[in-house]
Amino acid sequence: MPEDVPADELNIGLLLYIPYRALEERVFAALAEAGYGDVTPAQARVFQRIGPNGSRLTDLAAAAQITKQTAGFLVDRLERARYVERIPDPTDARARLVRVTERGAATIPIGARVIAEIEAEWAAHLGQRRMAQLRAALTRLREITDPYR
Amino acid sequence: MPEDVPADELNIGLLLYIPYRALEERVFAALAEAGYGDVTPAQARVFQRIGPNGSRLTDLAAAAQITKQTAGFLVDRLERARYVERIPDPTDARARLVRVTERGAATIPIGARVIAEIEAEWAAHLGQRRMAQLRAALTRLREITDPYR
DNA sequence: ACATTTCAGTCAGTGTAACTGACCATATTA
DNA sequence: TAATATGGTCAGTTACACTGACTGAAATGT
Repeated sequence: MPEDVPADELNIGLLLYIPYRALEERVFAALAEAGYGDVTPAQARVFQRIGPNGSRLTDLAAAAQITKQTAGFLVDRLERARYVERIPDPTDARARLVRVTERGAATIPIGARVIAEIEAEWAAHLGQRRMAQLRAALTRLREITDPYR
Repeated sequence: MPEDVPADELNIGLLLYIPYRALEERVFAALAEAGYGDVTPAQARVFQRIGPNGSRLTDLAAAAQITKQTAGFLVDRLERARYVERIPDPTDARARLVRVTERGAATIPIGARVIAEIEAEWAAHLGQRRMAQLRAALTRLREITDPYR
C-alpha cells in the first residue's frame, strides 16, 4: 500500500483508515469505561455481523472476511465472556447459531452512543451536508467493495 | 464497535472499514504478483509513513499509532527484506533514520498504480464529482482524526 | 436406496503483530 | 552538574491471522 505522499494528497486507503482508527479507539475506550474492557476490535468486527436471529459461524466468517477457524476462535472468546451464546440450528444438525446474549446486547447502545457522538463531531467539522454525502458515498461504495453484502 | 444494523444504515466505522479492506487486499495481491509477496499490511502501514529523507522510529510509531516496540519489530522485518535501511541520525547520536531503499522504492509505483486503478473504478461507480467529494471529505476529516498529522 | 460430494465446524500447528515493563545511552533542562 | 526527558532495545505475554487435516451431517445423483 505504498504511495507518494505530497503532504496533503494521501492515498485513499490511508484516508479511509485514519478516521476508522480514530473512531475505533473512542468506541473501545467507552466500552472499557463502561466495564466491557475485555472486548477486542477483532471480536467486535465479528460481533457486529451477528444477525437479529443469530448467525452461523461460516456466515460470520464470510462477512468479516476471515477464515472460519479464526471466526471460531473469536466466537469462543465472545462466548466465554458471555457476549454471545451458541444454540443448535433447528434447520441443520451440523450447524449452530451464534446469538447475542443479554450481556452482549447491553454493549450495543454504548457503542451506538459514542458513534453518534463522533458523527456529530464530524458533521460539525464538515457540515451536515457533506457528512450526509460522505455517508452516502461510502454506502454506495459498499456495493462494489463488500464481497459479502 | 457494535451498532444496530438496519440492513442499509451501517455504522460509519464499518462503512469506512469495508472499502479500506477491499483496497488493501487488491494492493497486496498486486505486490505479491510483482514478487513482493513478503510485505504485510502492518509493515506497509509503517513503510508508508517514512518521509523522503528518512524518519525516526519514534515518529513512525506515533504516525502509525503503534508502540515504538511494535514499530521496531516491523522495521526489523522491512530491513531484513531490504525494503528499508537504518542510518545514523547526524543530529542525534541516540537516534537512527529509517530510510526507504531502492528495492523499497520499487514497490511504490506498483502500489500507486493499483490504487489509481481502484480509484478509477470507484469514480466510475460514484461519478467523478462524488469521488472528488469523498476524497475531500476524508482529507478534511483527517484534520480532526489524525493525532499525528 | 445408497454412494458421492458438499458443507458446518473443530483440532493442531505456525507465524505475525500488538501490548507492558524494564532498561541503557544520549540530550536537554533546571 | 544533577535531574529529567528522549530514542531505542530486550524480554515476555497475548491476540489473531493463516494452512492443512479431519469428523459428522446434509444434499445430490444415479
